[in-house]
Amino acid sequence: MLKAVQSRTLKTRAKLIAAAEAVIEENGYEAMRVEEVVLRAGVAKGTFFAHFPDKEELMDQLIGARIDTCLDQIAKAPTPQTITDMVDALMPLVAFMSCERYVFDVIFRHSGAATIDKTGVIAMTFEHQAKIVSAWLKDSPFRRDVTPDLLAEGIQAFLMQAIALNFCALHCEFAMRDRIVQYLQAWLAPDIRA
Amino acid sequence: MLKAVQSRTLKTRAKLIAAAEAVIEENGYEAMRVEEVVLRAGVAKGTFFAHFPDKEELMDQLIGARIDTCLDQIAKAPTPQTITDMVDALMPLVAFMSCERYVFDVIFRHSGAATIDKTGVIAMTFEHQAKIVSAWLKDSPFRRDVTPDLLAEGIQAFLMQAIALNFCALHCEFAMRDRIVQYLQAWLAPDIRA
DNA sequence: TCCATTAATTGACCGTGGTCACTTTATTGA
DNA sequence: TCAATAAAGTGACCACGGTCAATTAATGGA
Repeated sequence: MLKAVQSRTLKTRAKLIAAAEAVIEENGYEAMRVEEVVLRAGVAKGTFFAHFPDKEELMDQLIGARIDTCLDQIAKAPTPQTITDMVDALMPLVAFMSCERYVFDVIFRHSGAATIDKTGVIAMTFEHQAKIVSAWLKDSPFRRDVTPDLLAEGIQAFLMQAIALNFCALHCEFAMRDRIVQYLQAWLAPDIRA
Repeated sequence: MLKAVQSRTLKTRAKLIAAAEAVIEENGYEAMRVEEVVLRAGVAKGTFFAHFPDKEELMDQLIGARIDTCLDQIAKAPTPQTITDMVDALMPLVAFMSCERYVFDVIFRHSGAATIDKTGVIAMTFEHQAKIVSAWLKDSPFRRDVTPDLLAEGIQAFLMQAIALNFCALHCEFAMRDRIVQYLQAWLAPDIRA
């Protein structure tokens, strides 16, 4: 008998999420304040923390949802056959992940499951992304001396690296794309004859 | 005529850094509180922020110094000739970088130069590390189809990835080392004949 | 219908990083 | 030697995430 969740609860949570989305829409993720959210939702501050263990948890859900949208789009498209196609397929995701330094930091902190039982939304999107990319690689013209899973993990590492470097000095999306292409070329299609 | 720095300034700064190191020694980086530091240093809170733009800046210096110590040790040792030797050479650095989740996050946030002119201590250690590894690779039995600089960048990406994953679920150093070896094997010595 | 029990909500309060107008101390030049 | 000027230091104050004992609302018998 663990039936207990009241409809009131759902309504309050929905109000909080809607308010947060509105605030973010106006001023971006970094500028989101818990006080502003509860004010707009018309509830007390304590209520927020009754629904989310901390501010980051809400961020995890909101940012995770956005990533999932990107991934659904990516999964829908045909399997890329070249590295540049692959990079271009991933670019919408990369663009969102690098839209704000704060967003990138949150994603980074949540990119792995904190514990076995408590996997966050963002952590799940990373597994999802790895699955998509791994599936691409299962039947691809790229290297086969290591597993698609490992290659997918490596791609994630390179994406994070490219985005991190992109936040340094200048914030130019073209340089980032070129860097990713370079990384994935070396990672997916090494040419050891040279 | 931009001669102005008083000896008092140096003394105060030294007191602050010493106090911070003492606090960290006792309770770890994450537990460091600015109030505790200024209390021990015998100065007012405002003085702290006259010397460091924010708490993270002090962390950058303290953590950066520790990383530099690791790198000096690494640079002193003979050039590793196998991948496992290379990983073992890097492990002291990896061990420090993963000693606390908080430390890793600070390192991550500061791993790149924020702007051209204002490069932090940690950011400089990353360049330093890349140089060391790149030098190893210049005369190595590993792949030569891409530049040593690119390989070094990739190694950094894989180290960060391995440490990040290691914070998930369980915090076991052996698994981390194995993962790094696997990554670097695939990165440095691809076998596309397979 | 009413009461007992559990769930949801509240808001005063706290911890901690960071600010800034003001005070104190050092330096410079006549 | 002594203002005038600049540098260093101060601490009350603020912003904001997070806590918790108390309060209010919902639920399920009898």
